[in-house]
Amino acid sequence: MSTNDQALKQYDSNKYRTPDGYTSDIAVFTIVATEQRAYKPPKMKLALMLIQRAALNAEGDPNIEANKWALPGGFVQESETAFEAAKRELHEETNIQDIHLKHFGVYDEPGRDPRGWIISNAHYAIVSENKISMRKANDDAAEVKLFSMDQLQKLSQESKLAFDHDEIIQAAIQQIKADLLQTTVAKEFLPNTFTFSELQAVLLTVTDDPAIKSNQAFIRKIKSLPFLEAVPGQTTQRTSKTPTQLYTFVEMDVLKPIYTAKY
Amino acid sequence: MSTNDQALKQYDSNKYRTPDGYTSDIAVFTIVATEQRAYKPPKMKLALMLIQRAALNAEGDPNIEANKWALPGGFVQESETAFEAAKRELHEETNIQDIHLKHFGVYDEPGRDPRGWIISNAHYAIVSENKISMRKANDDAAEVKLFSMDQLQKLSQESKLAFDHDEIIQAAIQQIKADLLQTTVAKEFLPNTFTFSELQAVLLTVTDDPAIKSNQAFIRKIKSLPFLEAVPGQTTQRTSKTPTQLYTFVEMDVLKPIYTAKY
DNA sequence: GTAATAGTGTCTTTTAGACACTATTGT
DNA sequence: ACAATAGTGTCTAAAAGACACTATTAC
Repeated sequence: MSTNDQALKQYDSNKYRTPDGYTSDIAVFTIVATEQRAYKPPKMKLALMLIQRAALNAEGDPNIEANKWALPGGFVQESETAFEAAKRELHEETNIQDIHLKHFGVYDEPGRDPRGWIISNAHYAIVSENKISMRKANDDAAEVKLFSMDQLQKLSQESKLAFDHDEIIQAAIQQIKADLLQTTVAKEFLPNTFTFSELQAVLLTVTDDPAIKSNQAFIRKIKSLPFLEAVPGQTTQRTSKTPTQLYTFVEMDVLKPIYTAKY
Repeated sequence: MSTNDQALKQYDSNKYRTPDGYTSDIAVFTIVATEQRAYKPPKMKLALMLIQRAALNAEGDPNIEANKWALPGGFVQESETAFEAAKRELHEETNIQDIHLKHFGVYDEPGRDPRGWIISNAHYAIVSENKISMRKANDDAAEVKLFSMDQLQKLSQESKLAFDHDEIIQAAIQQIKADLLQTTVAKEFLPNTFTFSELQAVLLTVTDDPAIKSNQAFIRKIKSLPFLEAVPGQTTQRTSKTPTQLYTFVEMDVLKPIYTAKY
């Protein structure tokens, strides 16, 4: 028996108080086209999917935080990571699969969940709108609904958000806003190839930077960005009557120091 | 009795398999001055503090992962968050207090810890060199030592890092490098007021960007950055014989979109 | 005076911002 | 032809990059 094995024998997890639960929650973001007409550049809005907690749980007993709106999520199993659990639960609860998922925080404030010492791993997901419409609600989830940022503020003010999900949602919004502007995740909201105005519409959901708002400025800037590439000869007419150049994201690490950028 | 209270009564945490442990680990970074002479601008190097696991534990039994190098850390108590635990443990294990701490990841891969289902919250801390020299080792920590990035690579290759700390350390390095360049955390490595060459030395530990490397470029750029401010009339001679302007960080959110920065 | 570091003058090149303009095409 | 979107020409201002230069001070 190795010394490491001997050491292992000595270890007893009962010596320590352990958590009562280990969960994953997912802030599912989508961008809904608020205006989608032929030959028109899209106008978009960021939205978050929430689930309304049922009045009764699967056993027919009163549910915790009944009727409030919550992030989809659930308990992590011993055989998986919180990240994997998030994927699985999203699939189980809303039938959504193959989406971009990112862990962005841990919520473990004592007392955050009335059921005990329950730790939540917060993730955000990016899902295209059509996938969400294919969703299904399960026993525990009375209803699935998309909320705009404005609507979320109202839910928050009226205390209609379950547990500490208000706080988690605020952090998720901050995180996705920063990521949309500082990384290339915008691609997760877009088809493989896209026009400048489609990318622009995505970015405008989280910023009002004049350099992004201005068509001429943005159309020129896009050509000098190393992580974007025009697809030669590829055009589309889905945003305008004039055939429009399609672009695609180039896989690369992007990190721009604040000390060298222009302000 | 409210319906919520009734629901609570139904909940039984024993229905679910729960983790065997909930821990916090801390990657303690410091910047060591590799050249510190009078009237000279400093030269700096990033270093990480690790603890060598003792051969025997407090009870005199063989220790798990004995003699390997590990991040300081330990079990989170029910009455605290992982973040608070990280602060407490850093203090207990190394006597370090009042430092910048940031949560950057969760490690919960099944089997990552031979003792069972143990979840680790990874944090990084920024500590000035003099605080680390005031450290003390406790029973469980045979030795505390600073490692340069090169030395860490060697430790990794020779499998001298405990548990999955190799992976955590790599992520911590990536994280702090990005944060040093994209946020104003560099201030945590510096005194309240500092010269351009001191800030420059900190940044050069993680980048070789010519705009930062060049004295003239950097000294000019620094004046136009909204999050840096010259302290009027304040100078020092600690980096040169000529009295040098002192700067300070201005508290503000900094977020530069990659779509508007110059490349 | 010398050596070393901080900082400026100035020129050139590149980029950004603004405005007017042209190009394309379904209706 | 018109309306609407994509995209260019061009001018100006600002910023970046490069190089030579000046300023300060301990020794």
